Amino acid sequence: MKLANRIKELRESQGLLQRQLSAQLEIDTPMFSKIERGERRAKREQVLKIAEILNENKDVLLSLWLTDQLLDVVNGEEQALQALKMAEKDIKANKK
Amino acid sequence: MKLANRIKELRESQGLLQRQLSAQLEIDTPMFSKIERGERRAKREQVLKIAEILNENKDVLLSLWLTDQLLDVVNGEEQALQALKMAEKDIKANKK
DNA sequence: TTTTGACTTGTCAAATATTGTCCAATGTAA
DNA sequence: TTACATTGGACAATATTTGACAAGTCAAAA
Repeated sequence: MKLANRIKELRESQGLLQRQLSAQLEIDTPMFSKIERGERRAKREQVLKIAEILNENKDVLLSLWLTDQLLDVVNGEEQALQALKMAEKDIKANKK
Repeated sequence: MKLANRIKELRESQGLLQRQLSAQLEIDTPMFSKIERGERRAKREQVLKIAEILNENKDVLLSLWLTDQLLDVVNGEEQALQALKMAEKDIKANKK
């Protein structure tokens, strides 16, 4: 599930308009529309605000947001899987 | 292993000077020095060229390069591991 | 100890990428 | 039609990245 899709789901399930979310995020509706369709990426700070407004767990949305970015980085690269695994290993090693 | 470190290893093992690599990459030595210390990021195209010059497998260097970027994305994020795993899943699912 | 050559540091400008605004278009329901 | 929600596209404002340049450190040779 992409962040964009989850945002749309949450917004619609709560009967909110793009216009209302946009206002709270202090961007205009076209911009929000683009974020909701994944055409533009939300900023970290906006993800947090969206989580608040839509009563969703911040960690959940942040994970989706990070995942989108990770996929962007490796998008179309032959070595995608390998790089992801190496990154994982690195994180695990340095977590201690 | 960071791309930067691997580049330095390869370069030194072959007795090449930064000046020589810089010339081939068409950047100046300070720039190359920064890349080699990981202070600046190489561009994809530069990674390929470096692989050629230093007789290293392109896939190997590209993997290191991608990994560096992945780590940058999740750096300092609580949800790093989870996001990496979700990205992995997504890639596996869409590979078929 | 001066000089030379390899490498590094810091600052700034150019190039690129991202984020946002605006206006116009499309869709949809009353 | 009219009104309102959403989308598309062009452009402006910002932010980030990339690179050039000048000056610095360091080590070894002279």
